[in-house]
Amino acid sequence: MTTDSFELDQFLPYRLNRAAEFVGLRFAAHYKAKYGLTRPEWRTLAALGSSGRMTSKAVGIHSSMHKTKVSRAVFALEQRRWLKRSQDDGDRRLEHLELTPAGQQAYRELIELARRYQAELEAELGGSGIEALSTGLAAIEQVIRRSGKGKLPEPDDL
Amino acid sequence: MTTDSFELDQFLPYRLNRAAEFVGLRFAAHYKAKYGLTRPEWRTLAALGSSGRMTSKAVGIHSSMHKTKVSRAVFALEQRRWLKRSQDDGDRRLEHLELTPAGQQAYRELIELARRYQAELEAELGGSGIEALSTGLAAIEQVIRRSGKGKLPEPDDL
DNA sequence: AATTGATGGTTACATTTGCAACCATATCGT
DNA sequence: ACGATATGGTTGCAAATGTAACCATCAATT
Repeated sequence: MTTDSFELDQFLPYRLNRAAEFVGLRFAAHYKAKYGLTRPEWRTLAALGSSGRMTSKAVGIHSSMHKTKVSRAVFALEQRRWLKRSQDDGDRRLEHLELTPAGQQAYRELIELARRYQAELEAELGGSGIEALSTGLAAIEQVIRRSGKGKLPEPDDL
Repeated sequence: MTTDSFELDQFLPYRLNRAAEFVGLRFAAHYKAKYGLTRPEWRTLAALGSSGRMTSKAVGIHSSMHKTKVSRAVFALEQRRWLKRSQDDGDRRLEHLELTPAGQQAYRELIELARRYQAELEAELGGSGIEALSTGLAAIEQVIRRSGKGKLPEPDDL
């Protein structure tokens, strides 16, 4: 029969969103200021940089982005000459993406930024905070995996 | 000199964002389907429902939303006759917001939904997962508080 | 009381997003 | 071999968001 009390700032979805926004925007400010990158672009770069040549779909899976976001990010990075596409010989529907040397260079700089930011964060949160956070996130990640990939509000695919 | 390795899925901002999106969208699906509410509207409702009469600015602070989001959410809720505004006698710039009986009713139903969802989440994550997550989030919340309110990418106010 | 500056709130405009429809190619069932 | 269905990817359009400018009122200074 549920009393009347409810506090937004004890509600997990709210807390998570708030924390993610804070941490995410603060990081985004760095690379946005320095390279004019959007978040989908940064993620695409990170995916390609760390795992090498792959298709758009694979980028989406690797970085949890919808295909349209990936599509537009790929286009932007291509304009910038940071990645190039190449057709698959066997299956002409798909194209493989790969960073150009300039893209790889940018990637290296970006992950350096990312590492520094993560270190800064770890300093701010303290060892126990980081550890707790990571454990908690791991629990959610497991739920995501269980619930069939992370696909939920997407009527299409991932 | 920093080796070359970098994995997106070990990067905290990414992990947080992913988790927040998953948890948040799954909850949003509930109230969106049932009431056609947007997230800013739900937050506004929650703020007013739990803390009673307050101004738009207070809603923004209470629920971490920019003034424009609040403004539009308030407008939408007003259309729906879930809240009413009233002018302050002393200071004619500000208006006080209050839920109508219909709004309060909706609020009660919504927080019931929220409670059920949080319970579901706790079941999925397990006691230790929840505890870790909460501790980790608390650490971030403290950093947010320290960094002057949470204001960071906002050139305006909150 | 007139000027200056802050504050609560709204609005116009550009950018970003999500969704659905779409195109081209590939695969499956018959 | 042929139609149905699926898949990788792009695009058009509507809705959501961020930013800055704005309006009205209030407060402080002179």
